Amino acid sequence: MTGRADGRADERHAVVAAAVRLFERRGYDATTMGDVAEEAGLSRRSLFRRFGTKEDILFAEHEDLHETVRRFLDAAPGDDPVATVTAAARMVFQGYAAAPDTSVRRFRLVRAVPRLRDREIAMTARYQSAFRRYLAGGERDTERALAAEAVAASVIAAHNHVLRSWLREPDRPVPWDRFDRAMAFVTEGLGDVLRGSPGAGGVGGSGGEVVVAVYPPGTDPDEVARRVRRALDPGDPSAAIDSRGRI
Amino acid sequence: MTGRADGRADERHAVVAAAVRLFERRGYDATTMGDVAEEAGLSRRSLFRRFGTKEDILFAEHEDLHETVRRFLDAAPGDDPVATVTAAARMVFQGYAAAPDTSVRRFRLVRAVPRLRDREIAMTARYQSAFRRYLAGGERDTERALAAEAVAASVIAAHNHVLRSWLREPDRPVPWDRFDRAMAFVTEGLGDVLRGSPGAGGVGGSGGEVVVAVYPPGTDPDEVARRVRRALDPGDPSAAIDSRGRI
DNA sequence: GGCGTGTGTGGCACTGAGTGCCCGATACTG
DNA sequence: CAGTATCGGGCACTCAGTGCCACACACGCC
Repeated sequence: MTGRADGRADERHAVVAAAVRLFERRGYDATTMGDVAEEAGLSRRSLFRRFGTKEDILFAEHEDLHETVRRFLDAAPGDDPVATVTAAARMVFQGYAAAPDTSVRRFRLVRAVPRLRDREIAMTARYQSAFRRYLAGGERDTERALAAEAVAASVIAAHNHVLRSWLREPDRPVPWDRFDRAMAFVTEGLGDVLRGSPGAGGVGGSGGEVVVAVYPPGTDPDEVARRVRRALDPGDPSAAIDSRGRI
Repeated sequence: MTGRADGRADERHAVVAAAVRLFERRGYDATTMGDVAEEAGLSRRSLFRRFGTKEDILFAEHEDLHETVRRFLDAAPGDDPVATVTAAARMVFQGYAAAPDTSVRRFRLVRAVPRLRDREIAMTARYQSAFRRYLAGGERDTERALAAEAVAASVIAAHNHVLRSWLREPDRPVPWDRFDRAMAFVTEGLGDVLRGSPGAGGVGGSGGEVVVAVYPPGTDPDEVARRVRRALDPGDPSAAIDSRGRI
């Protein structure tokens, strides 16, 4: 991807810029691939060859970013998965922040054209999927897998939340502080499930990391305390703990 | 939508069934709208008129479900937003569970064709958006808005997690128990921000639905039990409960 | 130099999704 | 009965996307 990044990347970028210019002027649907080809100074056929589809022109650079993030996760150690994923999300955010002009223009186009909106959503879903895969670490139907799913979704949601609010007013400085707070906010709950040794749904004093107790509203406080105490006793199997750590 | 649901709905369903049959047999891309029209016994033009696009045929019933859920949320009271949203997610799940055959077939098609996959993702994003809007209750840049975003994403993620695992082995009974546990699991952390009066983390015996206690690994069981007991006492403010219900 | 070979590009023709327009059939209303 | 609204079918058109072929320009090799 970055192999022969001589003039290729610039050339690619110039085509994208030409396309965006037309999309903004005439509207996305009203702009044909012939128009774009002419504006960019190459043949219609080559345009298709280089970018695949009309949508892909708009998301070409986004695709590169996705590739970078994917490789980052592949190379990342597994010692602190949540931190790694928030770092990855930070990379994505940085990808937008580094080119505010491009980001804002694409944002406006995407908001206006439903088809592009769906495409954007599919794009972020790809990130989410990469995050999920990394966090789950191969597990499929365990509690950890579910937590991975939820944390990945929350991280993406938080990312998009901050991103959108910035893109609405791009003249403001990039809100890194809000980004970091949002990340901390959404990972502090379920994130704990993912920190530490994988698997081992061990609840109690014997190595598990957290204790989660869920009760119906009316439960007597003393009863709750008693059952929690019982559940925490490693040697007592009489405590009814299900696979998800419920008492 | 359900206004003139006489033979219209059945007729619609028959067309969808015909299309799915062809998609499975010849593949999605290899099946033309002309083929579908012929198989369904109507003209190509009418097919487009009734369903809009080729993809829409496959997601027509899904669209109806989305409409139902949207109306449900519009009519829902705001007293327990998290419960309402999990109930809405349950409706969606029920939508799949009620027609296992359709669900499984669509699942297989969607998995095989990237374009359909993106469409499916966009569809679930619509649910997520509806959930988010409902949970945020008009707020935009507050903590509640962010929590709404994350909870909506997590609920959708959990829904999809359980759904996919069921669709992979559709012969098993519908795993409602796992669905409910997954919902409880993903809403117990951030959900508290959304429960009760905005901002005030109403945890304890005074109306909260569940109690969530999170502790570092090494904590002494007796200490845990004592603090849980204290935290559950409505009249005792000495229990250190933070805004998220952590003790 | 000439000569394969691989790669990128343009031109051309074709398929198929999606749309605008018109016409005929069927209902519904006074 | 005439007037009209609605719906389906047929037709022609645009445009995204693809397969195919020919051409140009790079190389490495004899």
